[in-house]
Amino acid sequence: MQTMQSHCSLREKQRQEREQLILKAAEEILLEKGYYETSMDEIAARVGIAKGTIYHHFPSKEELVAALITWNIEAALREVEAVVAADLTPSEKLDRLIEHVFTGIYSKRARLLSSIYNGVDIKRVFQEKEHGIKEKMDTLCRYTVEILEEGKRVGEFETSISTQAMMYAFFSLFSIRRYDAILLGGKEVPHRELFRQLRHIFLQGITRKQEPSDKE
Amino acid sequence: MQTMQSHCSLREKQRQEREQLILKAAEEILLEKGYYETSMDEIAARVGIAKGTIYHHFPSKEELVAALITWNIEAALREVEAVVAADLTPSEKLDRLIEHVFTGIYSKRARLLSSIYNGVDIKRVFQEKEHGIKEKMDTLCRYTVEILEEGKRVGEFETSISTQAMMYAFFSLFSIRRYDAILLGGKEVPHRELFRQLRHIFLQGITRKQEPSDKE
Amino acid sequence: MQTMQSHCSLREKQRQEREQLILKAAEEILLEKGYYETSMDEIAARVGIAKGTIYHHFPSKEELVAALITWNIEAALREVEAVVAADLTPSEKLDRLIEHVFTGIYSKRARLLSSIYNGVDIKRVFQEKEHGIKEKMDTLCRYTVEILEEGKRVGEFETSISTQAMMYAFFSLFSIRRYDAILLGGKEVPHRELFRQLRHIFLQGITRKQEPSDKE
Amino acid sequence: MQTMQSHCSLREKQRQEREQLILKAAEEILLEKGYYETSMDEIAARVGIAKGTIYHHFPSKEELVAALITWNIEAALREVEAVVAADLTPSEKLDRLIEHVFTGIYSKRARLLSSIYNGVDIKRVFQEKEHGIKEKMDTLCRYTVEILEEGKRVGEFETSISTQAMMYAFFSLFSIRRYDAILLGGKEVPHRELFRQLRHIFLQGITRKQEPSDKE
DNA sequence: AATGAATGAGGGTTCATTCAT
DNA sequence: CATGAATGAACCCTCATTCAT
Repeated sequence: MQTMQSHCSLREKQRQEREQLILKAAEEILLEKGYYETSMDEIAARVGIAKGTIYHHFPSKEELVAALITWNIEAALREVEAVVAADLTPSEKLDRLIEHVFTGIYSKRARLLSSIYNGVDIKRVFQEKEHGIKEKMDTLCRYTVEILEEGKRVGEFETSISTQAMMYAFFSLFSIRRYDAILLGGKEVPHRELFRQLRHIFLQGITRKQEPSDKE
Repeated sequence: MQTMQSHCSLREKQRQEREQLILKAAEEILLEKGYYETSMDEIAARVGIAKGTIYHHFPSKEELVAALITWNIEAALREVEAVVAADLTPSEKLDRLIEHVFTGIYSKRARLLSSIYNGVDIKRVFQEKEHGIKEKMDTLCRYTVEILEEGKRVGEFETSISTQAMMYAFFSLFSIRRYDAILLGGKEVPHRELFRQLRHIFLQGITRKQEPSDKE
Repeated sequence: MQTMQSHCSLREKQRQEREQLILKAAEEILLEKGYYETSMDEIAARVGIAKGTIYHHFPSKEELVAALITWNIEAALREVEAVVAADLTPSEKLDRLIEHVFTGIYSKRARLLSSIYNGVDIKRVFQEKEHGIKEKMDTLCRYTVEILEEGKRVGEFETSISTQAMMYAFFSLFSIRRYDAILLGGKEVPHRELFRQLRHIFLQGITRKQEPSDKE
Repeated sequence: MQTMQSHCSLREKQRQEREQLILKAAEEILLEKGYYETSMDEIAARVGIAKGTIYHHFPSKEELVAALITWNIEAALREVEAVVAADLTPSEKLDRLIEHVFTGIYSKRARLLSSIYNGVDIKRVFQEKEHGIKEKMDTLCRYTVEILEEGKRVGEFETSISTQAMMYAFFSLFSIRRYDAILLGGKEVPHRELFRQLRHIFLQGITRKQEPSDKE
């Protein structure tokens, strides 16, 4: 019985490993080339498997990408949840969120999402109920909203700025990489420092000015 | 001779008109569907001409899009130059720039650029010397840099924030529309008000804090 | 204007010729190999055109075959109508129908239909309203029913046999060729004579026996 | 030794049982969907075994189907032999044959054959010596020929109709089901009654008319 | 022997590009 | 020049067959 068990789980383990390899390769190529320039052939080639094999794991190119996105969003969600639950001020929470978004694996996620989000077919996948991508995205947004509104309550953020505008500004930070090539002409930049400053701009931008409010 | 001349320029005028029509149609569809979902057939159909005719004006789909981008950047460049040359404070200049970018025809341009910028082929076109897209983009950036550095000189903007970071934050505002569907769940927003607040966030984000006001 | 006209009709004529060539090639191969063994590549190759060209005339393989069937049914319908309208006894009408069905181009039609009718996808096409295949088939059946019932009225055919059974027996004659290879072991048979005898069997099979009609 | 023997025959028995299950499943699906719409995956799934296992029993899809056909023909042959050997008049024999063909399991066989007979690959299998399908089919035909010719000898059937034509008419009865959907527009029909009438048409069609009985 | 993941040839379809009219 | 039919490379996907476990 146990042998059977271990036999089965070996198979299952290999299967999942292979699936991860496919997702990884797909992610790489999608980041390099975008959805339409990525062919199933190339993904298969990069993994070193036959094209048909991909279809044992994902029923279509769209579903493969949907799985990739789902996987990334879920990971993001977990991390965001951790931040939200932590004992920190709203500013610190945002700070930490931005830090993760810009530095760690996050920026890749942001680019992935935004690089994929163009395709019309893919938008359809987004909206389709079954993947729950939209729902997860909504949850992710809700967490951010919570932080921002908490910040307004405790007087950290400007109440005269709508939460929506803050959200926009916040998420816009994620799409930046897109312009790198143009803005920087190719030369690499110390992201760490760049992100620090962007965070500063954003946080100061939404922070409540403590001026001598008595005057006002 | 003159007849010939006028004949030719009539021809030439018609030709250019047609070219404009093609560019206009291409722009519309590209904004709706993105690069890959836009087919030459559809562009031709929308203009009301034969597919082959497009190839009399543009040697390839890539070149057509490159022309479209060039045209948009040039227009942007002209407007930016006007702003730069105007007698305004750096803050006011940025303000006006943002206003144009978010409200007027600019936002369309931003979306166009960002919607197209995904494709690898297109990136290649960007880099190719002959279109001068990169050069114009550089010029456009330089103008912005000028404003920002002028702002630092005159004490309006934070000197501790690198101009590069400011640039990033500035251009990030252009990519926002992308997330509309997800962030807003479809409901329309008064863009005018939204943009006003975003501008506020950005400008306050980079504005020099008057703290050591005793000195000043 | 006339030049334009002739120009257009030339194009149109060529287009229709090409379409006929495609239909003809498709018909040949379908008869040889059946629906599934017939590839668009092969059809194109037989016509001597590129595969893509077929798709300028027919939006899909299914539609191509549907067009082929429609075309054949319509032709059959026209001929059947002529027979029905002729001044003949019901027996003679059936006779002529069978003669056409078995000898002329008809048998090819019968085989085509029956060779195609297997595919599940194709059945779907049959049922779809837009081609009107089912409707035409129904009309064709109705004509036959008319003849059979007229025959019963005038005392030529057995009233104790349901029209439906007669219809079955009638149409079954069309599917025969299918067994040729097996029944005949490959050797060719004088179809003319064979059909004459089959007609005899069928007609005698449904003919009213004149037996002691006085009693009845 | 005997243990070994019995061990082996147990194995062998299980093997044959499994083979029967595969054939049964294949038959079902083939009848539902036809040769090309039937996948090895689906057959395996219906049996509840792995796809590879099928290949331990049959070297290919073609061979599986060939085995199925062989099995059906052999069964038919046995039943036909019984009828031929029975003490009945030729008419009665035909009658019984038709009855079996239309009602019992036979009609399924007829449909199976005709549904499969389309594919080119399968035709090839038919012709290949090794399965002996053609030979058995020939034998089956020969039995029918015997009955028909016996009927002619004893004056039951028309001598002026070639045996071959009778054969055609006889076998054509088997392919009818094909047109059901079209001929009946979906409504179910009491097959028993339908078959009775078809048998009547056929038998009366080939029966010798007793008219000039005075001469004889 | 049984399994089922892997294979890869082959099919239908699309679409940027070409070219005869 | 304008036209739009023709082209054919490339794509996504299927499925009979193989083979390591």
